[in-house]
Amino acid sequence: MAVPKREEAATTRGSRIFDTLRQDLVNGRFEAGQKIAISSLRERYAVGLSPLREALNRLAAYGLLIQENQRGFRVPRLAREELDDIAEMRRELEGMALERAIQHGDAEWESELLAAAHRLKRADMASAEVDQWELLHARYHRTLVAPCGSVWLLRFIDQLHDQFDRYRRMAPGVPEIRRTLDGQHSELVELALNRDVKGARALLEHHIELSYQVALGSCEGRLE
Amino acid sequence: MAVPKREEAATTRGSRIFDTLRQDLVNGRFEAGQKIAISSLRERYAVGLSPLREALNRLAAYGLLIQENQRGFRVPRLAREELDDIAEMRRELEGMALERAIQHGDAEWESELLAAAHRLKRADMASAEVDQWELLHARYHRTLVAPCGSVWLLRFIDQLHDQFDRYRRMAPGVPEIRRTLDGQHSELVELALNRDVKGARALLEHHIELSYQVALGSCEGRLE
DNA sequence: TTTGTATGAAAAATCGATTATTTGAGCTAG
DNA sequence: CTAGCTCAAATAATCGATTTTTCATACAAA
Repeated sequence: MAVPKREEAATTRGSRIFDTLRQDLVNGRFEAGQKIAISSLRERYAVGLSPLREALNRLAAYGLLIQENQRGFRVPRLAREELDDIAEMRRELEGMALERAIQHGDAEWESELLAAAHRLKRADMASAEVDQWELLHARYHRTLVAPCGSVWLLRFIDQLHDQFDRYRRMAPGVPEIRRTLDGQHSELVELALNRDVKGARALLEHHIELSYQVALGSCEGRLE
Repeated sequence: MAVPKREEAATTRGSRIFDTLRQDLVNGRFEAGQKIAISSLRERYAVGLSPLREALNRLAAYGLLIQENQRGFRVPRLAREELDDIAEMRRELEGMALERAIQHGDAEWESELLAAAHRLKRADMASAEVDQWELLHARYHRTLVAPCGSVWLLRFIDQLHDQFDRYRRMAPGVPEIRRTLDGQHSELVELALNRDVKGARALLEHHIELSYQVALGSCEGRLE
């Protein structure tokens, strides 16, 4: 598998450092546009040069880093234009995937979806549990579209989620919008279980649009 | 840039070997399902271990290799189910991209598209020039959708093309279908220049469907 | 026979050191 | 001044060697 399943523990240093770096990049723990100083990462993560470089190469192919020959790696800049692109693609691809998921999803899917939504609702976004909430949130969205029947579509959606979250996670929380978004998670489950293909798709696209508004507002000033 | 532009010469060994391997993998010069013997590649391409491993890591993240922790790399198997998936995604994504390209493409695009189509028509598929034809074919299709306005969409389309070609290029040529497909290249240009959005999209989807038939027939017996 | 376990060769992953390239400070000529 | 040059320090890329893990085989016990 190109990108290791996030569930299974990565057993090589290269894979471990890949996962760690992916999370740190998505969480905005590196400044956008910043040059990656390989030797300082080496210290920071206490890892050798070879596995580190292999991980950086993977991240570049995945789109979370920019690789320039003889000039090492850089963190991609945040640009409003690109956020527009990412959000638009999410609407298209996740909308497509959700339609298919609703058509193909079986009873087992219904159960898992209910469970994922419930776990998400119970999780507290406050305090130091943000990472946990983010994990459950990502799982919920993946579960929603999982039975769409296309491995490649799911792969692209995952990739876009990581890109989108680079923007969203540095957004200041807007409690009112947050409540709306949380409500939509439950409504989506309901529509999906009722096999309301069009309604669910419309709501999901609206949900992404609203998240996009949050992501946009947050990054203002930082964008080029 | 995650995946180096194919136009610009790769200047590091890692990037050169990445490009070479990508082409060789797409051209089916490795048996599907085969395990990659790293040290034999080292000899075959006369390259050191570090740049080679970095290239393999990139190819795995790109989807042309499967990476298994502690077990090295394998060439992905060919499976009818996956070809179906890839072709279906190509239809959806390239169809979407073409609509947008026709809406946004300017006069310069029209010229480049005409040029790309002409070069392709003049190229001979016979003899040892197949590689050249494949290059022009890929360029034609990229030009067709280039002004769609979405970097991510283009990226996914490129990736799907490489995947699709793994199947198509080991197909035995079917001269009659080949002529039809070649004709469609010209027709597509005409429809695009006439800004016939729906017509062009329909033809492109038909074109992909026909290529899919070729790819399917060819791989029979080899598929699992 | 079957199942489990030891073992050594093969291969993957990693490390430490070397080589090649870029970058920027200081200098020079126009 | 400023554009261009030189050279040394910084950093990226690569190499050769070492460590770790897997895999196939042989052997032992049930």
